[in-house]
Parts: sequence; C-alpha cells; structure tokens
Amino acid sequence: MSELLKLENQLCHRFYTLSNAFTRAYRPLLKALGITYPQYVTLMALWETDDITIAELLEKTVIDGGAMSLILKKLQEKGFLVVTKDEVDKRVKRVQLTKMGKEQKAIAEEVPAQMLCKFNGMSTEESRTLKHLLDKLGGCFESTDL
Amino acid sequence: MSELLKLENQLCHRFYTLSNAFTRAYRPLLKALGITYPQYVTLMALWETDDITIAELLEKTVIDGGAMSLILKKLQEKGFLVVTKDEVDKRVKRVQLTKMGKEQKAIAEEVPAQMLCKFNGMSTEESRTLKHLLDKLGGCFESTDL
DNA sequence: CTATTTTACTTTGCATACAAAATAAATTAA
DNA sequence: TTAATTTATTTTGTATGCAAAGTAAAATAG
Repeated sequence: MSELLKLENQLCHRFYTLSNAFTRAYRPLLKALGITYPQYVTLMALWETDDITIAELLEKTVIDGGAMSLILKKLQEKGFLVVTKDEVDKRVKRVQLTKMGKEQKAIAEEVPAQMLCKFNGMSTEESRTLKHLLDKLGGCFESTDL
Repeated sequence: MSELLKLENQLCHRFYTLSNAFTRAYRPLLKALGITYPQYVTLMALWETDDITIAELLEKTVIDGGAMSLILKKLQEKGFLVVTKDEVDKRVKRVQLTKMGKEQKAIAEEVPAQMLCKFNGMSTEESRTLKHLLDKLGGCFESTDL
C-alpha cells in the first residue's frame, strides 16, 4: 500500500496546511490595519526599502505579478502608497509609501510579537534550525530546468 | 529599524513562498493526471481510505469546505469519483472512487518519486528533522483560543 | 532608421482559500 | 410533537496564485 502516496508522508501537504494556517492566523491581527496577508507582505517590503520598482517588489515578496497589480491597486485605494510612472523609463513604475503608509508601520510592529506568542512551544534553537532547513529547501526549487 | 518586520525574518513568508513553490512544482507532474494540487491531495486521501464522508475528507485533507465542494464537482466530472447521498443520514454525502479513479493511483505512484528528485540536496536526516519541526509548528495552530 | 525582440506591467480565465450566509435534515428542548 | 438548535454541505463575495495573452515602451538587429 504505497507509503509514498500517504498524505502524512507528504512534505508538500505540510506546507500547504501550514501556509494556510499562517494566513488564517494573521487575519485577525491584520484587521487593525485593514489589510490581507499578501498586502502585509507587500508593505513589509516597502517599510524595509521605500520607493522601489514593481519588479523589485516582486522579487523581494515573491508574489505573483498578476496578483501584485491588484494588491497595489488596493493598497493605493486604501491610501498606503502611490504608484508613479518612472520619467526616464516609461515602462517602469515606482511604488512609494504615503505619509499614512509610513505611519502604519508603528502599528504593524505589534503584529510579529503577537504572532510569536503562538509559538511558545518552539524554542529559539528549534526555530533557527527550522528556518535553516526551510531556506535549504527553498534552494531546491531554484533550478531552472525541469 | 525593527528587525521583527523584516521579510527575511518572517517564518510565515517562508511558508508562503514554499507552499506556492510546491504547487508550481507539482503542476507539470500532475499534468498526466489532468488534476490540480488540491485535487491530488483529495485523491491521495481517497486512495488511502475510499468511501468516506465529505466531513472525513475535509478533516484528512485540511482543505476548505467551500473549496472542497468545487473540487469534488471537478473530480466527478473528470470521472475519478462519485458522490452519493447517505441513505441513513440524508445530510451526509459519501465519496467513492470509480474504477478509473482507482486505476489512476498507479500513475500517481510515479509523482512522489519525481518530486523527490528535486530534493537531492536534503539528506534523509534533514528531511526527518524538518518534518518533525513542521508537525510541532502545526501543533501551535491547534489551540482554539485567540 | 525601421523591423524584431525584449522588458515591465496589466489583463484574463480558471482554481482555490476563507468568512459568512444559506439550505436541508437530524437532534434536542420544551 | 412542535420549536429551537445543531450538523453537513453548498453558495456567495472577496482576494489571491498562476499560466498565458495583451500592451506599451525601450533596446537591438539588420
């Protein structure tokens, strides 16, 4: 009875499950900011480095390009940022936080701490090991072939 | 400059990224079966235990209930399974693999092996440790409060 | 310098997630 | 037994993720 096909043996299913769990867990925490998880990721990238191109934002967040178009539209509507055309290269668009967008960072600072509360069971050491293994796994997907 | 808000320090972002990477990586492998990743997860659950209720399928796959309705509709249209009403409790529906659905398991057996090829960089030991930590992390999300 | 190609983004169509509302049927309460 | 409630599943509305097609502008080729 093919052990290989059993759900509990699948690494992929754990990621599927945990990724969804994270998104669900963030929802109530992000309610104060009025944003979704991908929008939060986008803002985190901008709080780190403001005024970058959409291409740079895509690389940093690893969000789908098509989805990013909509995400930026929403964040702009909500007043967090503005998207402007680059004057030199008119294909390029730059994303810049508004005053309000920058101010919201202070509120967002609370979020990671609240999330960490859930992970009391994990030791710092385990967390470090996990991140290391996750990054190593991520490297497995980078090959261009196949 | 709040280290806590930096993207590279987020565990959640790694899961977001890796989960999407898995789904993308499975797509070409599942093309032979003509199914998506969540549909594959649903079938794996059924190949393990056939003729179960939708509620049991939801618990095993951890797929959203609303999404499962559509997934079962698709898999039924494709001829993998049939959904029938329980005669005793008419609220309940049971899901059963068709002859074709059972036969496809043989083809699906190839999939995990192909996926494992990508992870040559990871040792068996690392993989075991990773699974252990992932399961531990999963436990952190089970609390009903918050 | 004009045609071809490449680059940066947006749009489109399909398939989930997810919360919340809606259904229908079984169970419990009064 | 009828009403209130709980359970099993579907439907609805919003937000992605993804591949592929579409656009517009810059870079290259001939």
